[in-house]
Amino acid sequence: MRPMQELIEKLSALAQKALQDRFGAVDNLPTPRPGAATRPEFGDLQISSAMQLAKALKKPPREIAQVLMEAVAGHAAIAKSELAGPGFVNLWLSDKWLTAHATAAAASPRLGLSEKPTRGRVVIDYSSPNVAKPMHIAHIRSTIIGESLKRILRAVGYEVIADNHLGDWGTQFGKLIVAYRRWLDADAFAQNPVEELLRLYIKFQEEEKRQGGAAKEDDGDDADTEKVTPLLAEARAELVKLQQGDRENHALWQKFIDVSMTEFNRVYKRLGVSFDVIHGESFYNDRLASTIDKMVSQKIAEESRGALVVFFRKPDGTDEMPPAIVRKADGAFNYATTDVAGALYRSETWNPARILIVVDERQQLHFKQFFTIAQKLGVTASQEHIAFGLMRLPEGTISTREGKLIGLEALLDESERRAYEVAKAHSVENETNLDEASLREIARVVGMGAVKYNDLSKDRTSAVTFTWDKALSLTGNTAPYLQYAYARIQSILRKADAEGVKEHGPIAELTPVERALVTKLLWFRSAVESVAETSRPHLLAEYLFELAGAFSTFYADHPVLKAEAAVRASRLAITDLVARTLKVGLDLLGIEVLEKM
RNA sequence: GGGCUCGUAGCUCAGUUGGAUAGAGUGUCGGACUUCGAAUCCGAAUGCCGGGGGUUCGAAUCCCUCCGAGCCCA
Repeated sequence: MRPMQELIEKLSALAQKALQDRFGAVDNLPTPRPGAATRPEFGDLQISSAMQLAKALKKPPREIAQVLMEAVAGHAAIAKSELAGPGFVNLWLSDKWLTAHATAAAASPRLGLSEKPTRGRVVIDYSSPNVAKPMHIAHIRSTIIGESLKRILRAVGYEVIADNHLGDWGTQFGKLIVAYRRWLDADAFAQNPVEELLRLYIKFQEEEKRQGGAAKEDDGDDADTEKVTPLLAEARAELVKLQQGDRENHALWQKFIDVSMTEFNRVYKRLGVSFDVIHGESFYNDRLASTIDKMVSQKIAEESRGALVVFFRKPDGTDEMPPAIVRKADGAFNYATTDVAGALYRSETWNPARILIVVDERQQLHFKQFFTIAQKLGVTASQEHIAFGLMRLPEGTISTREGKLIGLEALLDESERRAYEVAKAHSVENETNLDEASLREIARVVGMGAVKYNDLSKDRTSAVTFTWDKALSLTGNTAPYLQYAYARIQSILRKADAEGVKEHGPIAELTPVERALVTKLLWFRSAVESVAETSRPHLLAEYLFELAGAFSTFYADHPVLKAEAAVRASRLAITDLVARTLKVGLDLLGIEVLEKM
């Protein structure tokens, strides 16, 4: 049920064999592989390998192209072939092949996606918000991209373990404990605990600044701060107590986690995001010492100026990248150590083929370092940092410390609000007169879809500047466009049902517009596979947008129900398949569809 | 100072890993609802692909260099 891929493999093998027969010894040359044609006038598939092979084979490219063309032209799927330009082979698929496979696809409930895992395990680490801070708009990227990758990898046959690597340990807890004891507003905490914790955190930073300190954002190295204020000293003392298992501090820390998880879970539920395990940083605390021991005994880490450091040296003695500190001079573990411990744990526990970590691009160096360390310690999984660009506000970088952020829930609320306004306007305009509950459901699905699709449709590693209008757009290349196509098809299918029209298929007698649509449908499985290989969900988003576009063109001038019986049956099968492809495809992006909108 | 990522239409972004004449959305301007849902469709205009050099049959894509942006590491 992967028609395009299977055909391409087949043609590729035929072409390779012809090369071997004609020119001999082509084993170490690239296999001539048909790809999607770059323009409609160049057919459906094209092979552009002849030019590349010309030099190695010492033959004119057109002569090679001729051989390739003759090799594949005889295949039943190929209706027409042509040799063009300097040595391109353009191929047209036969309508018979297209319709046969489309008809088969229409009868496949899962559209060729896997029922059960056959390709090994993958761990995906994503979302990973910090405890005691509200999730803000920047967290949505990791959460949404990770969730989509989870679904897509499962769909192509991996067993996926989704792991939320919560930021639940670190120096910020010393500060929070101090701030909590000094300045807690109990009513505010009861009302909205995480917001109150954020206020306390900001308050601490301000107070410290007032005392002349220069605290960093968080997560880390206060040891580098030049001036240690009394307040900071107090926070460090509380942190040490927490680390040593002090009962009261531990209880407070646990409380911070509990209230944070309540909020995170509320957001996850709204976004339709779920995890298999939630192993925060603290989960690895009791494995840090043994991880360090391994690094020392295997001579990976060495002492340097009191700290324990891993160097990354090339054979010629120069540094491949800066050294990583795994244990600081004061004995504290660096978070590289936590991550290495995590990699070891994941390896031992699940023996995954791949470990994907969805975190913004700032930590690229860090990941390169700890991947290398983990590999030296025996982690064989392919470790991949799925990096994405930082999200910024028009007025500058998002800053938790300065309270310069837009809460994720506020974003979701606003998206639903806007979707509601539009849905209501259309309900009046189209006289569908949907009731309040339906409008709210539409607003929810459209609102969440718009927000998610906004992130999933881009593959930029560069910074994203957040603006409300861009993030919450409802027209053009957006989720609502795809959802709308789906809803229109459902409307047709409902009507067909009401009129007692039952015949779906076979798909036959294609107009040019139908042919383009059907061809697009057959690329679905291939689009999903490309995301699994590259971890770039926008490839699927783009595919679905093109599919919906091809359908919208079809819809504009191809009557379905009013067509004569055979055409109607064919078109019903096509539209139904489009709808199911959109539904399954959107589900892989974590986006829902609606019967009416 | 060293390293990473990135400069494509007014704006937001694709560009199938080196292929043929540069592609969408948005915005602008025109057209299409007595016909399965107009959150739609059809058409028009818009580019020194940051600048320069190189590699080759062929470069937005690979290499060098400069300019500019964002981010890491001291």
